[in-house]
Amino acid sequence: MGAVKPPSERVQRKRGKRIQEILTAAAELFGERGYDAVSLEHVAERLDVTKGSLYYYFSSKDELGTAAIETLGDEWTARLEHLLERTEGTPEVRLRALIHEHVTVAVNDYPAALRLFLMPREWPSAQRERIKELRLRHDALFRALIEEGLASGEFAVTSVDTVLQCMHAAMSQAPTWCGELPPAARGKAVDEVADTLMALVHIGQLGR
Amino acid sequence: MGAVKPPSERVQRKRGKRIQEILTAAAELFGERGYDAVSLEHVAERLDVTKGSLYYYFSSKDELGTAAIETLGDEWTARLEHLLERTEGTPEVRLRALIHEHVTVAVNDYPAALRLFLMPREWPSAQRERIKELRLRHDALFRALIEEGLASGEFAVTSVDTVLQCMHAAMSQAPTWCGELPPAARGKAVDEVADTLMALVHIGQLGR
Amino acid sequence: MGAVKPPSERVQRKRGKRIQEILTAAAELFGERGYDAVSLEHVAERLDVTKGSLYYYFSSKDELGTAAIETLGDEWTARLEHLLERTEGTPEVRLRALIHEHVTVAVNDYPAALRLFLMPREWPSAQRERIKELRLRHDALFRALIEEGLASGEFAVTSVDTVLQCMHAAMSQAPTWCGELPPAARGKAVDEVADTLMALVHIGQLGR
Amino acid sequence: MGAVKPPSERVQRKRGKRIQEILTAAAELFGERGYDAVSLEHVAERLDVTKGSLYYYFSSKDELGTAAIETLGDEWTARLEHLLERTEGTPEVRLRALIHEHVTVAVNDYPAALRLFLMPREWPSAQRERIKELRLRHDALFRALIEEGLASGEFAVTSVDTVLQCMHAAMSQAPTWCGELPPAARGKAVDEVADTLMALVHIGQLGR
DNA sequence: GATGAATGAGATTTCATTCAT
DNA sequence: AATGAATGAAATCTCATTCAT
Repeated sequence: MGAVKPPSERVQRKRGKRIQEILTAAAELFGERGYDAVSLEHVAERLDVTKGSLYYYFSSKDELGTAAIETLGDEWTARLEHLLERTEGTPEVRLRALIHEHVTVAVNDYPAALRLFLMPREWPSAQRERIKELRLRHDALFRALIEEGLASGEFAVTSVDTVLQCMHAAMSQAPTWCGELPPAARGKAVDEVADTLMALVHIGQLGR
Repeated sequence: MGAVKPPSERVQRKRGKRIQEILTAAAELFGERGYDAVSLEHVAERLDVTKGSLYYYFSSKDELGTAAIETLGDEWTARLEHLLERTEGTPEVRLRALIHEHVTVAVNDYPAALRLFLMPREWPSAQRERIKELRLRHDALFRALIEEGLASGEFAVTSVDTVLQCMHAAMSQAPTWCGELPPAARGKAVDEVADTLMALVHIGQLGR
Repeated sequence: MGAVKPPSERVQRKRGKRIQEILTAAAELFGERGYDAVSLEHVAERLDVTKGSLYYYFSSKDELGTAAIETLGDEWTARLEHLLERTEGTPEVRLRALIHEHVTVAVNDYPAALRLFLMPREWPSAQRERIKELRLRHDALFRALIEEGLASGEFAVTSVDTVLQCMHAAMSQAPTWCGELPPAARGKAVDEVADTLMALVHIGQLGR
Repeated sequence: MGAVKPPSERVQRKRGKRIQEILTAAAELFGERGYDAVSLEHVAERLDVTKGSLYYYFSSKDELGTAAIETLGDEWTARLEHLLERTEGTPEVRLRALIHEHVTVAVNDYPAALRLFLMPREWPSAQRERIKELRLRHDALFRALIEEGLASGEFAVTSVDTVLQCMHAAMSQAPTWCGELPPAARGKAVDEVADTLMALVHIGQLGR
């Protein structure tokens, strides 16, 4: 009788891979043009499949959108966490590395996708919550470093929350303007952003 | 038949007022949800008018969008210019006032509309150019002050362009998070933003 | 400013008329082929308009479906009520007239629409309730007459509810088979149905 | 290569059993919601199988539909025929038993499937013919008994055809309302239906 | 035998736009 | 100036059907 056997591991893996492909394409497009401006036709076209296929994996555009954001956020945070694991040094050194990595990833690998996090209102309310969570997890990395630096007297700020918000806003916006520079100039631009933003944790301090 | 009478002044004024009402409503909505997510139906509804009426004043959604941005940008810049006219003091003082005013306006008066400027890619290409111009004019105010401060040795930065971009990004994003605070707490939040962002023009300097 | 003036009476009437046209066409089609088998394209085609226009009056297929049923039920019941007003006589006479009218209307005027009432499960749950209400109102007419006859000793039944159900089922199904007869034969068929169904209220009685 | 082995008997039986399972599930669903409202996905889900598997047994939805009806009709008629074989007595007694059995089966065993026969227009035309045939065979049982009763003077009707139609309609509709009663009350309800419908063959007769 | 994946046709729905009044 | 009505193109979504494995 129709006892469903659970799909084999190989099949599972393949399905997961396909889903990742879709999510990547979707996240790119959503990041490039915004959720509403991207039609499923666009997504399907980029993947060279038909619209219908997308519905085999996601039951609505909303769901695809949420999943795309989620994957993106997860991957992003994972990369930042990984960077911190292999970076030694003072909070100063590590925070700068974190900012630098964040902007690098944004500019080079997801040239436009970060904006997904910037416009929470654009999303149906179900997604908004999820986005906020991702944002929190992401912020936590920066927050921990900043607090470490504050504890050691290395940093000085007016308000940790405000610094986080400003940093996040600037980093997220970076690809918009760095993307317009010739590739050769981007490395320098990213460095400047990192240097500039580091000033936010040295408010009113003596020069270092 | 008789020559067409040019519309009386009174009629002209009335028309202008109506147009302003429409533009305000449109700018708010576009800012809240993004250009694509807003239908003319939404705009008409907020104005308690029918869709068709909008076409009496604007010949397309694009045009309405452009006009909304333009008006918003003009008014905004005018307010900032006006502030500078009545503010005396060092570049430090005046820049801080400028930032403070910018964020205040954003948070209090156009709680949602500022984001219009953040996402140039979301707009049809015709609008994109116009937005860039507005942005330039807006940036010019800040740039002049910063350069003044640099000339006098009061400020120090890694790169003026980078500072401008970071400042702009943070200020534009501010309403998103300040808007979630209880109104009583907003004043303090805006102050903190201003203080925090001022650090961007004191990079690596001795404490002030 | 955009104070909406309520639409003029003439406009209101026109709108109402248009809506009736749509509902009639829709009810016919739904009755002919079933709710699911009818696409809005079909409805639009029969009315010689585009799909989009239907959405000007009804915000979804569901809503159109519900409204179609409702109108149909209202009109139907009104005709039966009107018949009773102008018919004098014993419950026997009046009940027979009621049955006859019901079947006549079904066969001649709404050749297929009655089935809408027969398949409540085919409808989304929101509609099911509405259909039940209509059914109750409709049944009330028959029930009152039957109870009158029972009180006077003219009728005898095993169970009023059961009689109502059987009557309703048979009357609703009638168009399905009478519709296949040549038009000339239909009058006789309807008469036979009425005579046959009258037996249901004379259960176990002496001959009359 | 070797000649294709005809499938062993055991395999054949298994296949037959599987087909029966599918047909039962399909008939239930079609009866519950109507042919069009049921997707193969629904059918597959109820069987805990994938859509594709259904195509191993049936080459199209149409074919599945036809087969479902046919099986149902066959089984149904067989049960009625079997009942008649073991029931002795006057046409009165036997007809009542037949009605009672029909409604019992409908209410208890195929709570929803009977409506399949009520709405021939809903079906693709290929099926419609087949349905009519089944209906004829089914009617034949009732018709024979009625004519026997008429011949013996036990029954009196206005028109055999009309009586058959009314009976059939009422019996088919019965599960719709009896299904809503608490199970304990159903037995009585079925009895009442049988008693009530028997009146149809005693039109204008002296009480019995 | 059965499954997961994919397709393509068609259904529902949205929306910028036009137009007669 | 403004409205109600209508349109048509495009977007979201559904589903019977096919097929490689």
